[in-house]
Amino acid sequence: MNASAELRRSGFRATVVLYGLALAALVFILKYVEYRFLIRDLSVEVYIGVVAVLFTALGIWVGSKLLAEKKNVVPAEPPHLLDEEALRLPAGQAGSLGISARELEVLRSMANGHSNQEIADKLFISLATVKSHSSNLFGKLEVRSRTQAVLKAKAVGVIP
Amino acid sequence: MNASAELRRSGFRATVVLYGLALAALVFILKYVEYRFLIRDLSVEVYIGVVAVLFTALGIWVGSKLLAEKKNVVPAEPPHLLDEEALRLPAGQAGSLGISARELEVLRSMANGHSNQEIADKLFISLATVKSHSSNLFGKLEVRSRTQAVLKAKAVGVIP
DNA sequence: GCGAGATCCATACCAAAGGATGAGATCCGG
DNA sequence: CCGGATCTCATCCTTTGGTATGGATCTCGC
Repeated sequence: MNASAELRRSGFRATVVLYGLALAALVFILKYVEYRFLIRDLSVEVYIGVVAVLFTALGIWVGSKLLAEKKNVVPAEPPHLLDEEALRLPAGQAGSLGISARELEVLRSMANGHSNQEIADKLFISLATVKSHSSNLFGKLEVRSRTQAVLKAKAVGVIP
Repeated sequence: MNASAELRRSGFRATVVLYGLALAALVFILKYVEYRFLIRDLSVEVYIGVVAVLFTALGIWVGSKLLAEKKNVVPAEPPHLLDEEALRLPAGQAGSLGISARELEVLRSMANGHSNQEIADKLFISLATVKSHSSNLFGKLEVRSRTQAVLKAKAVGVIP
C-alpha cells in the first residue's frame, strides 16, 4: 500500500524508463498511422478516440506496473533522508556539532517527548528562549523538525 | 490528486460507473475546450498531446483501482522476518494496541521524521487522512504529540 | 443483510512549532 | 578593555500539528 515508497527503492528508474519507451512507441505508432493511412481523411473525433483508447491502455498498464511492484513490498518504511544521507556526519565536528550546553539540555528534553512549553518550565526559561535554542539546534543538526532532530541526535550519538 | 487511493476500494460495478463518468467528463471537457478556445488554431499535435496525457492519467487511475482490488487481502508480508517481528508486525490489530495496518504505516513514516504532508504524499492519501490516522494513533498510544508517539512506539516494540 | 471496523476525506478551529529579527546581559580569552 | 560566544527574551508571522465532527465506501464476519 505504498507505491511511492517502492518506487524510491529500485522500481522507480525502471518504471520511468519503461513508461518513456512506451510513450515513445505510442507516439511513433500514431505518427505512422497518421501518414500511412492519411488519417486526415477521417474525422478528428475518430483520431482522438484512438488516441484516448491507446493512452488509456497505456495508463492501465503503467498503473498495473506500479501496483504490481508494491504488492511484494514489506510494509516497512523506506529509509528516507534521515536514514541514509542526513544521518551521515558532515565529516567534521567530532562529537558535538557545535552544540552548546544549553542547547543540549533542550535537545535532551525534546528527545523525551516534551513540548517547548514543558521544556521552558523545566529549565526555568521562557518559551521564546526554548524556541531560540531549538531553532539553532535544528540548524546545527541540519533538520527541520523536532522529530528529525531527535532521530539525528541519536544517530550521531549526541543523545543516548 | 490521490487517484489510486481514491479508487482503492470499490466494487466492479462502481468502477465501471466511475470510469464512464470520468470518460464522459473528459469528453465534455475536450469538446468544451475545442469550441471555447478554437482549438483548431492550434496544431493537432498539441491537442493530441492533451488527450494523451488526460487519458493516460485516466488509465492509471482505472488501472490502479482494478489492481487494488485483490491487493486488499494481504498487505504482503516480507519473505523472511525474525519470529519476534513477525509476531508483532502482522497487519491487523494484532497483539499491539489495536493499531491498524494503515495507522502503522503512518506511524513508521512519522518515526522517520516525516511531516504529515510528506506522509500523505508517500501513501497517496490526503493530509486530512494522515491527520485522522495520526490522531487515532495518539489515542491508542496514549500520547499527545508525534515525538511522544515515536518514543512510545519504539518502547513498546511496535516499531524497531 | 447488517453491524463493526477500516480507510478515506473535508472543514473548521485552536494550539504548537518554527523562522526571522532584534536586542540586552554575562562571561571569557586575547 | 573588547569582541565573540552564549544565554536570555520579545514580537511578528507563517506553517504545521492536533482535535472534533461528520460523512462516504468498502470489507468481513455473523
